Amino acid sequence: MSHPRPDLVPDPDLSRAEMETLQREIASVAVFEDDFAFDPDAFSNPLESAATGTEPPVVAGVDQSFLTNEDGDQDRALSAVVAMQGGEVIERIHAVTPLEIPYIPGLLSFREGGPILAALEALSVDPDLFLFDGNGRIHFREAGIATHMGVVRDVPSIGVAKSLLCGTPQEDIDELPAGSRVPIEANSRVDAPDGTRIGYAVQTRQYDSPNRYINPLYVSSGHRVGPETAADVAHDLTSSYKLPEPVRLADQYADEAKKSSSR
DNA sequence: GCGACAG
DNA sequence: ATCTTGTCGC
Repeated sequence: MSHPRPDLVPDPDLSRAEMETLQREIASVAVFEDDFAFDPDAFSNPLESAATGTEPPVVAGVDQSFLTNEDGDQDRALSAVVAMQGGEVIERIHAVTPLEIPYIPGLLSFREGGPILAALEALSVDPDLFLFDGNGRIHFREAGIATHMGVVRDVPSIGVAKSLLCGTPQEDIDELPAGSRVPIEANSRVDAPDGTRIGYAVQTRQYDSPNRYINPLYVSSGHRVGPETAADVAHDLTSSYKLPEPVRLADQYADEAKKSSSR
């Protein structure tokens, strides 16, 4: 695996203005519509493709955790990748790299992109699709971490965020039933014409009857995956938890790897 | 100046 | 992201 666009790799040493300029370039290169060869419906029926003798597509979830030094300061980022095929985990890998910059809303990929790309280099299989923790097109400059990573590797990617960064839900997103979705449109804070559909609030899970509610996920196109397909896939990859399995397992693995690496 | 702000 | 037990509700 390599970087088709090494010139777009997130460089933490860039000035804030340069980072934003790079993001606009990434957004112009990104493809926010379906452009892949695998069958996206294979995720809802992991066994079906096996029955037809077809190789199920490989999906990888990516998530990060952070390590602290002796003084208690976060000085390293750990990126974990969990690759799955036909509903089974086929590979797990992680990488640790020093942290260069603090978290700044809108510039997440410049903080976590390094460890992610390092981990992807260490992966032996090459996934047909990536799911990242964070946004894709739901971003001020339409270039969230899922879009940035997807474009640098030129691989289909989807952003899965747990809270809304920007954009406007087209309907009330409280108390949504499981399986439902609400379009997220660009607002004045997004570098896209107002009303542009930049993603979906996806309710993958919901409590049965209580007076408590689970918040939806915010799913958006990273690269080469349209918003509808992104929402479909995020939903299809979900089983018993709110997060799609690849991301949930990467989240869990990132935590385990952090604990075992500090011992 | 005010408000908003993924992980 | 991270610090963290108990606790509310099915």
